Amino acid sequence: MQDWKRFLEDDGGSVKRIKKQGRMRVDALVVADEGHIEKSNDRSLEQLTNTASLPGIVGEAWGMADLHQGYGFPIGGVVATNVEDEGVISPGGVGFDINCGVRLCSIDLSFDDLGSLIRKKSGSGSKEFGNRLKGRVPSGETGKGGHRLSSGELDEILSEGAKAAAELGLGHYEDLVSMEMNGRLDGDSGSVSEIAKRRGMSALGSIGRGNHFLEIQVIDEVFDEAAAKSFGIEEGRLTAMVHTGSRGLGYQVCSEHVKFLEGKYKKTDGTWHAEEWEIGVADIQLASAPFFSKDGQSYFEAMKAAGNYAFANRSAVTQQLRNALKDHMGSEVDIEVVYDVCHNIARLEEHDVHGSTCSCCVHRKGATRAFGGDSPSLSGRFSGVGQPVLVPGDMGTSSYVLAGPEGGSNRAFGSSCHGAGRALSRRDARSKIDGLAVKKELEEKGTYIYETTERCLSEEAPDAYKDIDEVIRLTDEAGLARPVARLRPLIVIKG
DNA sequence: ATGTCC
Repeated sequence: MQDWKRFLEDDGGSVKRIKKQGRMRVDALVVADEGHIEKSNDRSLEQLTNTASLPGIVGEAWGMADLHQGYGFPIGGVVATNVEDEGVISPGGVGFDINCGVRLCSIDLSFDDLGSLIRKKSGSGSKEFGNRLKGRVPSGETGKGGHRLSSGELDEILSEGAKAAAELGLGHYEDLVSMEMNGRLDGDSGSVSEIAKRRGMSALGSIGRGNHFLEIQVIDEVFDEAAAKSFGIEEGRLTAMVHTGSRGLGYQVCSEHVKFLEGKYKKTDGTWHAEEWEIGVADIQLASAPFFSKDGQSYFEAMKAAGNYAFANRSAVTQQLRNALKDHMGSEVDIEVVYDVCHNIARLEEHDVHGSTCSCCVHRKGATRAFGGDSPSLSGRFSGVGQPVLVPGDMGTSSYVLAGPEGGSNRAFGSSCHGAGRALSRRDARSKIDGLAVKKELEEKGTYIYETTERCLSEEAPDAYKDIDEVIRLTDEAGLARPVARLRPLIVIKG
């Protein structure tokens, strides 16, 4: 089904438009160049046009420059619904890893200090920093090995997010102002099932697997000095980037609500229909509930609580990094949070849609918020600059810090891309790429990988991903966010 | 992405 190809037109810059047709209620817009769209060989664009038919959708269905196929909704998609006029919320529009996101920390060390991190220290019991760090931060498929929480502590984390982590000594209070929403979504632990809670009991402070990582990086190049200054970063400084989410707890929350909502839909005349709400969806994986319905609110509450767990998780990983670095260097090294963003989340936000204000449920699935500097949701320190947008790349290339618009909003409900996007499926990558050879090549270039399983070396190899520089160029050209700095990986902890 | 299937 490539019907959309007949309705494709240029929208200026790096934006392509798919005019609404069939059951689509709005157009779809995609950040991509000509070749990019022609080469699209997965279902992502068909999925994007499917989302354009969701009840209550407003503006346009957006595909970011790193768009690829996901569960029902494409990854790299932004879908906003008018919650006061039939707008729905959908777990598939958020994704299985609720509040998967990225935190960037600035380390009070420069590239010249790298030697003391790479070198093995002499003497018994000493080890290189990467091994020391890996020993403190569980990665891979285990849901254990993290901070063991009592059920009272877990409830606090689900309700209070990063602040609760700070109360447990797993974060600093002063970090909270440098996080989206100060590290807390208005959540409630009572909305999360016991099974989901059980999966969160000993996973706090773990990174997981797949594209998740903990990296020590160097700021390789600064493109926007004023923004970099406002974010507290400068060329040659070391940084740490944490890319992880809500682990098994969020996965459990998503699957429970997906399963429940999918059960409300029946297929009649080739379309999925929920009699209870008199609404239909183009694909069962888009199963949704009206935002203010009991079931819509039940998911939204649980999603926010799981999101709080993810904020606390990134805090706990940061704390272990602080501990490991102190152990290694023999004294405290200052590590400050630059910013912490969600890229799998649904948020209730006011947006201007074709000239009038609208209360929207904005689904960002593999998309990062990129608000303008004058947004009331941001602290004044980003005034005239725009919020930090953190875009992780693959383990061999680079990651980027972008900034949202200096003022006002961008066209995509204040959103930007979230990564490089896969070029090869995991299976193709395993069959085509020699993981150990990749590790050796990267080491020669000064990037040291500390992997849990050999398999991730091929699945996560640079060649398994699209070119991040190109994704950033397209995002910039579309006017969604502008480059501030490029970060090069030095020490990589992976699952 | 995920105790790669409750």
